[in-house]
Amino acid sequence: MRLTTKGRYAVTAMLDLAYHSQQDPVTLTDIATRQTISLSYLEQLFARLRRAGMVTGVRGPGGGYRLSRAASEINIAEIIEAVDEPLDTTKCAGEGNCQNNKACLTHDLWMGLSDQIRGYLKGISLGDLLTRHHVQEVAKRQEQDTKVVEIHRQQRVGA
Amino acid sequence: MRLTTKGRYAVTAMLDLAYHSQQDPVTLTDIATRQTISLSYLEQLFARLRRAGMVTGVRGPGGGYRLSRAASEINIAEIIEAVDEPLDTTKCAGEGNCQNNKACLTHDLWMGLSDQIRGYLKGISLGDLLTRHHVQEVAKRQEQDTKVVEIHRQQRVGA
DNA sequence: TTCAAAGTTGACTAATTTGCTTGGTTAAGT
DNA sequence: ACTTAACCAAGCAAATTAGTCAACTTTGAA
Repeated sequence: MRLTTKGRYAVTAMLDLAYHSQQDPVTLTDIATRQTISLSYLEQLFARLRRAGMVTGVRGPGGGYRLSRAASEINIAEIIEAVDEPLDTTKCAGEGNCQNNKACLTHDLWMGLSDQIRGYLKGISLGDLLTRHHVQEVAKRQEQDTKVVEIHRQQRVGA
Repeated sequence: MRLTTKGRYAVTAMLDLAYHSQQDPVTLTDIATRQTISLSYLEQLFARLRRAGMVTGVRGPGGGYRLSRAASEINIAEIIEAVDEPLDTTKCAGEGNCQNNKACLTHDLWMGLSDQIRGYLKGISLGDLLTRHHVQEVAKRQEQDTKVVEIHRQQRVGA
């Protein structure tokens, strides 16, 4: 049972976006530095999120990404599935042909588990996460940390 | 979110064992043919299950494996964790050092998910599964299918 | 006592997936 | 024009998975 960084990055980036894009769009470069995710990898993930209709890209200077819907209307399950990480623990993707075209001994067990996981993550929206204390604290800490990074960058340029 | 065949095979094999080892021990060869799992791969999994104290090996002719405890005393979560498939969806294995030694933005979310999964699977025992209609049907079908295989084998030897 | 059935162990491997990198093109604001 | 940022495509190295192969040990039965 493993969630790869793909799904984790996608949710983290979306949460960062929800937190920072109240008015202006947010650039992937900003998200990448705050969340320490590779920029080009983020681009790939956002291509999928855009195709899934969850974010809107704004090109040109001052551009970036915005949520296409309200944060409370985007749940975690759909983010993870949008980047192609299936929330499914069966071998047969729920088809029931796990063993010689018939259901395997434990098919129903994994179906139940998958429903459990999907149900749990469907019940949580980006909006829900935003209201959590822990998320707010971490987000503030990250803003401080990245400000420091920017000062360092400017000092290097100035020197 | 993906459960690998490692964990799935382990649970399937344990369920097969629970179903067939009412008196005599069951050989891995039998389990391998019934569940279409590679024998040598099964051996690796059972080595771990044995070290975890869940099964007992009986050597020599007529040997095989037996459950060390009652089927109702073995839950699915411990089987999966015994074969080294962690039921944990955080990056940091729950340590909270996911980003530069501090908790990442979504740490709590994955902790909650992991608890959810573990709780669900802890609440289901091999004994519970045995009583399910679907499991009984599939197990009977598999016994028929493997009998057919054996007849074919004998016919080939006879010819 | 010897054979063979079964468990036990360890090393090695092919295929797949992941998490990137590189190197672009296109659109929009200044 | 120039810059900024989204958008796109191909390729690649490390890790993981799902095994195979080959040897060895223990034990019951003939």
